[in-house]
Amino acid sequence: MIHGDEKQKSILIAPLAVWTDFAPVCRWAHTYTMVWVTGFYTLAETEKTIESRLSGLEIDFTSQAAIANLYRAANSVRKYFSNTVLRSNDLSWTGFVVLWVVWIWPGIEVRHAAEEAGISKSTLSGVVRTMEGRSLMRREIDPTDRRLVHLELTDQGDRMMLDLFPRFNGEESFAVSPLSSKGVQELTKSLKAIVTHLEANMPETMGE
Amino acid sequence: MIHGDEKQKSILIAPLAVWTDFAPVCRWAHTYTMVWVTGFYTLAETEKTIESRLSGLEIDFTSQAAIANLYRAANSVRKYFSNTVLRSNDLSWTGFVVLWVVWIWPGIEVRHAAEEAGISKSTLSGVVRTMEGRSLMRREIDPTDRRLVHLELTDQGDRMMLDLFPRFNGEESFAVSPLSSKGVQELTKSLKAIVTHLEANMPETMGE
DNA sequence: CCTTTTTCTTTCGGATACGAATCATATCCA
DNA sequence: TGGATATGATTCGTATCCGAAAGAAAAAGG
Repeated sequence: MIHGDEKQKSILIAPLAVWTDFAPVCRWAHTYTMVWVTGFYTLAETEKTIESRLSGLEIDFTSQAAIANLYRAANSVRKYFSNTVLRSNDLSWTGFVVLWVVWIWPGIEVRHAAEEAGISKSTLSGVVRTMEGRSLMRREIDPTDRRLVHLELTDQGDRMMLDLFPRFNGEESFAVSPLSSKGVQELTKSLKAIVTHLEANMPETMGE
Repeated sequence: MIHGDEKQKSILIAPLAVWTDFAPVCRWAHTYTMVWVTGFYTLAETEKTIESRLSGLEIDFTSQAAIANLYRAANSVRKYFSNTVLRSNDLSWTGFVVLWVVWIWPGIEVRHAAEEAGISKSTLSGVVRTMEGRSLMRREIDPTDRRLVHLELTDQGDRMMLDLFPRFNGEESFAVSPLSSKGVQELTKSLKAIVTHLEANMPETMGE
């Protein structure tokens, strides 16, 4: 075996969770560099290699760790929900979100549903097609303005959400359970601040 | 026009950011319900409709808001970065993350790179194919164990990262700029707690 | 040795995902 | 009225994305 510490689960992930714990990085990099890239680098030389990439660049490690963990956390949440409550109903995260939006706002128009679900209209179009195929959702053309399309759940979709949603919410509680009640509220507040900030500065494209 | 407040941007999104600000929900739901679903519901009746879906279910709104905003924030971040720094190099978020991982750990093996990037091995396989096509990355079969594949950046990929990464990091600083330094660290800590918690309880599948 | 098992990567099928182009409808205004 | 303009939804092309199956190579155990 090439890597002696194979069994140790990686601590890092994505751009830069790594920098919050420097030692493992060096160990990995050392391993790879030594056995593969050149075959004979020492640890000191390896560190020099990393530094030649980042050290001269004045990196903001704090912000980097925050963004990396934000993305990683969202990923974990999606995976966790996909592998628990959603799997039992063969739903993707996005599929569930779309169902949820339509459940809460029966008759919602396509572009609003896309906005609420946080996906593009073209993506929604595909998801709705899938949901229609499973008899969970229905399209209805507006009789007054025939450009508009309203979305509704079928009775089957409605029944499913009634069963699924409480379980979904239970997992939401579970997901944030390592945090205090105060901590959860603080987290929400910080996340909203980031969303507001970025959406206000989003370049053209998604104006509505 | 059906919706008088068409111009007002929706505040909500995804499962439940909505419940942190109840009024707009009612306005929307009222609008939809009134003009479409039945045609003549009053506001009071509309509220009853919503309650018939959720009120009896004992929902944990606090956790719900946190998870909804977490996912939404990650979405905003990905979109923002895709539309700014990454667009200039025609890279997707995932593509960038993969390049970054390989940049930091030259010669990293496929399964480790997937783990670090937070994507499945099959996804990585496709991304690497794309990157190879653009001459940014290279596959190398391990001469000792021919099952293993090592990844490396080409000179061109290396040059690109050297230019791109500082700009990427600059946007990371910008993204969290509405938060205090202390706030950013608290956020990171909370996110890591969620990740650790969920990964420890992730059902089978991704044990690796 | 040589079958069985394990390990690692890729391929495959189907669903997301987005921007650009397209199609359908509605509004504007001369 | 009727062409130009605007607005909505869908389709199209391409790139992710994943789990399951397939493929390739190494290790294990007689």
